[in-house]
Amino acid sequence: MFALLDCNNFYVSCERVFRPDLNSKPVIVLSNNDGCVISRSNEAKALGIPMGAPIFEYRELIEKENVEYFSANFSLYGDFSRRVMNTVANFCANIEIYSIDEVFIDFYKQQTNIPLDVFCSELRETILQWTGIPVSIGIAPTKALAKIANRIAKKFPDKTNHVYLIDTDEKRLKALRWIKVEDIWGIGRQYSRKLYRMNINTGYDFIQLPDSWIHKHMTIQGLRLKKELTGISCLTLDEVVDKKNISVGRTFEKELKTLQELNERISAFASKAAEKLRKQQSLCSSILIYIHSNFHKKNEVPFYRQSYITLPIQTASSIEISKYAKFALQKIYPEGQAIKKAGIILTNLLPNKYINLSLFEEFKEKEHILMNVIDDINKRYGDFSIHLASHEPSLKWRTLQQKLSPRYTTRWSDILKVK
DNA sequence: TCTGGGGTCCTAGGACCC
DNA sequence: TCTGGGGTCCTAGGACCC
Repeated sequence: MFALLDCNNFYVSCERVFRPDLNSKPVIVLSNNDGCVISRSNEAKALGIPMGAPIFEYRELIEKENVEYFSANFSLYGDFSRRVMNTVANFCANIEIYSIDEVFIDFYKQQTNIPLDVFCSELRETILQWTGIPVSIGIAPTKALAKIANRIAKKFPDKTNHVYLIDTDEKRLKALRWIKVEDIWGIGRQYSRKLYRMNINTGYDFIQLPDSWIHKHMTIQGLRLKKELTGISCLTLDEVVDKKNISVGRTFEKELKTLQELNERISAFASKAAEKLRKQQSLCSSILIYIHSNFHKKNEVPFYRQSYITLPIQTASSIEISKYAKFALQKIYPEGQAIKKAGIILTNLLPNKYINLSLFEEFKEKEHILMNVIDDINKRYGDFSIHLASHEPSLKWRTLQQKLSPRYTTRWSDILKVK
């Protein structure tokens, strides 16, 4: 059996750990630049605030209903995520961390001496006690069914107590008749629209479709999904997988109109991306830089360009990557063009043990050591404590975060004081 | 005025090679 | 009329996820 454990309203729950007074109040967390809603408490959902909603459209409602809001505090959430995952790992041998707030557990390889749903209920209590984060757990023969079981656990907390087990065909079919196609893992907006048009409304309807139709219209992935829903497992647990791409990009707080300003940002993105790359002990062989205008402006022609560069030698050096990133940028940026978002994507990654020495360049051992030192310092003293001179991170372009909660768990000065 | 960020997989089509 | 065949690699684009 597989289980999917998922933190309830994760970012909001993290904020609530330190603000228990907010426990039954509507709370939301906002994206970078306080742009849109990325996490909602149940009370906020009940008020009709959708996921991803631009904040300015709901300002009135927020004030009227006294909705509490926070700027995203990702270092806090990352820290809580680690704590939750570590707790799970304490009791379960085979886990796949699927996202910041979700983890799959493989119970095919692990025998428990009590029934699985009891085991998972106890796990839930322990996580709540150790971290303060409430979770829901779905258990089923396949990953896709565990996703559905999880949804049921979350949807009917009174009946399920946040844990639901699908262990018979009867329960499986009942769940499939209940779930709408758009809520199935792997069926998004485009596919569900197509399915509804054919009067395919539930998971049960979906598995009645012929394989050939599914393959033709939804690729091999759709076919795998059908198998998973019939109870045949074809998605396995991926315990640790290196990222295949690493990207860093941001929407800016205002439009930028000079190469100089863009250079600073791109250079900082490149350093940050290179740092992520070194963390997973990889090298990259090519980079892609993209820039675009504000797509929400209706009266302007959208501007979008990208530049792809194959590096002469695989590297994880901030200095090298930053250098080529700026070169790529200067090739595509027309001075004066207003840019609202830009970013870098590192691609064609490979583990650094396979370093490929070019005939013309020697491996820069000194630079390698320098990068390690930079990573250590930044880890200890915070991002960009030390950085390349080309991206002076002055206050003027720190993102807007008007309501940032303290970094309770990752910064000494922000630790709660007990009086 | 104000609209997030970081990923994955699959397919089709073109370039290139023997 | 008739124009080789098969493989790989790369890229763009479209779908999806959290």
